[in-house]
Amino acid sequence: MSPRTKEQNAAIRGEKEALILETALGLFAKNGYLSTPVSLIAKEAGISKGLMYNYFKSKEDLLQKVVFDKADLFLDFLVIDDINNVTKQEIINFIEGNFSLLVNEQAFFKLYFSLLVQPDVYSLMGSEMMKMFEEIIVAINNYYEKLGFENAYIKTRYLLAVFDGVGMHYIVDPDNFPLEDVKKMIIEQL
Amino acid sequence: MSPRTKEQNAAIRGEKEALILETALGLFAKNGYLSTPVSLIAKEAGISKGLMYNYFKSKEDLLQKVVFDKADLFLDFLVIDDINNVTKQEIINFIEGNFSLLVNEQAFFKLYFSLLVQPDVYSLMGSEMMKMFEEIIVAINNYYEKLGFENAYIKTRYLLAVFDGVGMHYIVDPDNFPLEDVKKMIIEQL
Amino acid sequence: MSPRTKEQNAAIRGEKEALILETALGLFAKNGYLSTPVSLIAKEAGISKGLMYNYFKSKEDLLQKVVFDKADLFLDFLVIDDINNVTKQEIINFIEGNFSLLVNEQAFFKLYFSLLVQPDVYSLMGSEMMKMFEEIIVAINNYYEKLGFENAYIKTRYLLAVFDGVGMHYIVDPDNFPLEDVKKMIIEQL
Amino acid sequence: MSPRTKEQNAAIRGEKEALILETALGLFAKNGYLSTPVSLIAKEAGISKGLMYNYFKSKEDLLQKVVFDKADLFLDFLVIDDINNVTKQEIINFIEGNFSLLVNEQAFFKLYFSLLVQPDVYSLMGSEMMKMFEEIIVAINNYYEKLGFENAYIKTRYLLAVFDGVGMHYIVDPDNFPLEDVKKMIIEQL
DNA sequence: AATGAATGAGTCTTCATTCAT
DNA sequence: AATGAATGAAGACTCATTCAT
Repeated sequence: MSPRTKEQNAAIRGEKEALILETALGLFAKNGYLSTPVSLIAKEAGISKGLMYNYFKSKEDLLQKVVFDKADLFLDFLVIDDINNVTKQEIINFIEGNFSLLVNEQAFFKLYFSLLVQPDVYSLMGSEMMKMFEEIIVAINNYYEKLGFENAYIKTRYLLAVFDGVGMHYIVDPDNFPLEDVKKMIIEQL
Repeated sequence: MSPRTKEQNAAIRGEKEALILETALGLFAKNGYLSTPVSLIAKEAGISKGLMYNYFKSKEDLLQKVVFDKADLFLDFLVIDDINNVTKQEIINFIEGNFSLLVNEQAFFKLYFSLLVQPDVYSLMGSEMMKMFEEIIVAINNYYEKLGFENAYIKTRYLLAVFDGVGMHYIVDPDNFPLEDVKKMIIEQL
Repeated sequence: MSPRTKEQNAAIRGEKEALILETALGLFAKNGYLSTPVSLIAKEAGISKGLMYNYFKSKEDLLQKVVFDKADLFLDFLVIDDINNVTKQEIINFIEGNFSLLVNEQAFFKLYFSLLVQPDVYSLMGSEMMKMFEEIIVAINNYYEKLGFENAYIKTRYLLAVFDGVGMHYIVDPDNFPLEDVKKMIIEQL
Repeated sequence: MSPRTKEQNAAIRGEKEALILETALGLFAKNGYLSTPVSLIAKEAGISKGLMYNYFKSKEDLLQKVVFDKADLFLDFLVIDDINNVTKQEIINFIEGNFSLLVNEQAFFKLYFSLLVQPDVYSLMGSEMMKMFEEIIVAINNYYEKLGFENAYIKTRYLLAVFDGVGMHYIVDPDNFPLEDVKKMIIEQL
């Protein structure tokens, strides 16, 4: 008879939101953002279309939340003690962390790569994504500079490109791509 | 006015077809395949929608033709004299050829990458694309094996992944990405 | 906490109801009835959507209550001592009263006019509104007849039309419309 | 076999456009703009929803075209030989013209009045409508000034308000409103 | 009395494709 | 070979209303 408490509602909201995010990630990764109708997400999540709009302002909003929800995991592995003294181990941790993420969060990476080069959709992510990379670039660049490389910036851009290339190939062909071996190669080259 | 001869018609057909292909490539690259209406292609190409369907069975068909039309350029740089004795120079030629292609055919590569990880659209390309890679993989693998590397296959997959990663980063940020320097690095590592 | 008494509940009911009515009037006037979601009314009134439906059967019901709630003010200025002997002063009082209402209750009049000619919404008001006018028509008509005008009915309909025309123009352009001067002109013509 | 000529297409477009405009005017007037779904217009016009968007950019666009299409008739009666010497006959012509329009184009006027006070929809018409009135105001104002009235502007605003009031009442109750008699009264008062 | 999560019907709009000419 | 009018299915989004709590 009495209305639900704020806590009860918050709990419901939290669960439903997570459910929708998870469902959307799966479908966006599988079918692509543009090819995934909101109606399908709702159906798969077992809710009505209307409800989705109770939780997310729009399909675009949902995409952004889906991406940034997971993107944090990404940066969590970038633990740098002193940005002016980046150690090899810190870089290795970052690399290994992200490789494990690549395996465990294939859906996210599939979505990520599909966004990266899809001009119509990428713009939806605004500049937020670019900011994420800034941090990473600075850290790696500092590392190479500390090692005395003159072409630190080049090596940095190269390393990040390699990451994405490897990630992409793994995602496209996870069964055959020799991810572990490639990881070792990358680390050795540090 | 006498009716056009068969030859004239064929010539027109060729020109129009090429025009449509070129226009479609530009728009697909710029806006994405799904976000490019057929009507826009027709308009931009200065023809009617109806005519487009005279040349291409469907929008999907157009996409395939667009891709395979350009894809040949790709392979043209893979000139291998003896597949059992791939030389370093041949690999270098291939690499350099493709890097120059990357610069000169940005639209194609943008489209290519957007297709690569876009499951909904990539499937349209069927397995045709995979075949293209087979040849390349074999050639590079043979090269590494000849050099005595035990992990030839790993190095091959790695090299191809690096290609795509570098290409993708260049396409996303052509003004800042140090393409030339990175190319040198790759070649040195051969 | 002891439960609220009936009286307390009734008082709350009255306050809440009035709050909702006032809020709805403001929003209906500002945005139009059809363009005002129930959710917005609830939000602006600081209550839940559900509660609104405790006080009003439906959005339509709310609209009717909003209108008739204010409409009484209208008639309050029609003080006629003897319906068979309507005096000029009584008519003047009515006119002046309504002109002051026009200024002080712009929201209501805006809503009123928007309803008057909006067939889809006006029908919601049923015939109730027409009844209001009957009284007024009779009074003014009697006044003109008493003055000996043969065309009393015509003058009556004309006067009412003028009222609405002036009201509408004032509502649409309250800053520039010379309401006071126009009022004097109308009264002089009596 | 050969495509339709430009003329043929233009003819088709012209007819269909007129058909849609006429249908839309009728429905907007009868049900209101917001309460008239595009689907209904299409159905009533005997075309597909999609086709409507071939002729009009949006529902809003359609509304504007509907209004301005007819609005010209309005101004056509405002024939002023010398704007600095507006004659009584010219004003009478304008009034009589518009009264006859009121009778013959009831749908348009119903729509016009419903727009005038409907804030959500009126804004769609932009400032275009206001411009129409400027001309009229200037003409009538000049007329009254020429006659030596000090309060020419007030009389002008009053006259226009009376117009709209009368028009509105006629539209709401065309069977009983004594339009002809009222017209005479207005003209006498000039 | 009170909440807000949930629904589903309805709305505008887009677009690949067809077809009469 | 060529046009563009026409279709219809599908998609994003809104909102009055209900209902469990």
